[in-house]
Amino acid sequence: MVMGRPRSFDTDKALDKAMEVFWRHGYDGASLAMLTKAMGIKAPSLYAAFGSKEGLLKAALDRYAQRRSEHMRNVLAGSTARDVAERFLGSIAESHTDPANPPGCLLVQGGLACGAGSENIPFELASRRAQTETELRERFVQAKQDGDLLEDADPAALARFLSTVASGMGVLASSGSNRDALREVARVSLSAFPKNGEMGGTAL
Amino acid sequence: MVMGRPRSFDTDKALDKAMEVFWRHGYDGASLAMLTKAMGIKAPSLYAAFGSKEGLLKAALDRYAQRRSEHMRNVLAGSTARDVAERFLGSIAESHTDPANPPGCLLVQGGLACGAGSENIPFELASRRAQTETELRERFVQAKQDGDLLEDADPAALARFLSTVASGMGVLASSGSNRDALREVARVSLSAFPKNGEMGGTAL
DNA sequence: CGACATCTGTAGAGTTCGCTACACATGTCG
DNA sequence: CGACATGTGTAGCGAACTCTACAGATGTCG
Repeated sequence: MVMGRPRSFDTDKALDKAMEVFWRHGYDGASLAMLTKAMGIKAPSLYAAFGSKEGLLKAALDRYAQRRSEHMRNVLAGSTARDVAERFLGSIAESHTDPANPPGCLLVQGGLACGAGSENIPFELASRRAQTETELRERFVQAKQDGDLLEDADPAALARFLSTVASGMGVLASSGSNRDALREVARVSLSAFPKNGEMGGTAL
Repeated sequence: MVMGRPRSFDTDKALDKAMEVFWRHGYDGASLAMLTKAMGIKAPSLYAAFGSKEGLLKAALDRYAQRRSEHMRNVLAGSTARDVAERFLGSIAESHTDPANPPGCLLVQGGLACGAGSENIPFELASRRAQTETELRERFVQAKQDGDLLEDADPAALARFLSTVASGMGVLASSGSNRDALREVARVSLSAFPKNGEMGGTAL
């Protein structure tokens, strides 16, 4: 089989650049001119590789998920439910204020509301956010079986709470809040979380 | 002084329609075609009344703030800090899932990240969100003086926490979560809040 | 009523949007 | 090397974008 001319750019590096543009400007705010300039390629190459602007976003989201999955592996490896919660909010505070990336979370500011013709973008982002919530919930179900989460705790509610706080921290970070502010929110949030082996928190 | 031809539309009603479009589609996603259609006026009337698309958004934000200020008055009238927190998150759960409006919060999905030429929109929204946080903080400072908030509680941290949760609930609602889901988040969040007269929560 | 001030609708200017046809460059094959 | 398959850049398509010039409509004044 004949191969043809090989691609002259690195797909993953180009995706990283595209991700940053979507991250900083949102889906609607990211124009193809911005994207092609940042990626260092011309429009036809972009369309050959990713199909469309929406296809490019999805590819960038896949890469984003891939990055975050490493963080989540470490988060979920926490020894107790509370430890998981601490790791989770801590990692959010760090990652959402990492100077290597635009502030905030691509899955939040990438596009909560979009214009005509992009109606499914918000759903796409929402389903990716839901993924994290699911991982937390399943970990908490496990924690309950392990006995490090109180009998009457609600894994689904706790996971949703943490996921919601993470989204809120994304909003905060996107408007310039610094890392300490996010850490403070994380700290307060954790006091809503049942402490292991004591009744001080709430069991819901 | 000669008055000239009077305006043929109601400014406030037109703003309500514009608000809904910005709410549902975000600043970048809301086109003038959408806006003029929803408002029932033509572009020149819009520009004569509001100056520009950005001016229209700011006017809509003013109107939004005006609406919410009534809710906030009731929230801040809570008898204790915890009562205020309960009222606040409760009102967020209601308003963000009010079928009379698009789901979520205009100040969140209106534009966390915008395109070239709209860079100041996110700041505009952020400063409006900060307003709510300030009101909560001042109320909690008062609560501390009144003695219904523990001595070592941190009004700023609590206000920021609540504001962050509210933003997160906006993200949740914008992607279709129902009222019960938001109420659940509110309930869990409140367990991070110091209970009046007991040590069960955390005082930070 | 006539002069004037302001609003309204038509129509479009000027730009940018996402996207693509096409000629050419650059690789792998026999 | 020549045939072929695929990527690249130029150049531009049609549509949508924000915004406005202008003529006519509609009100308040003397």
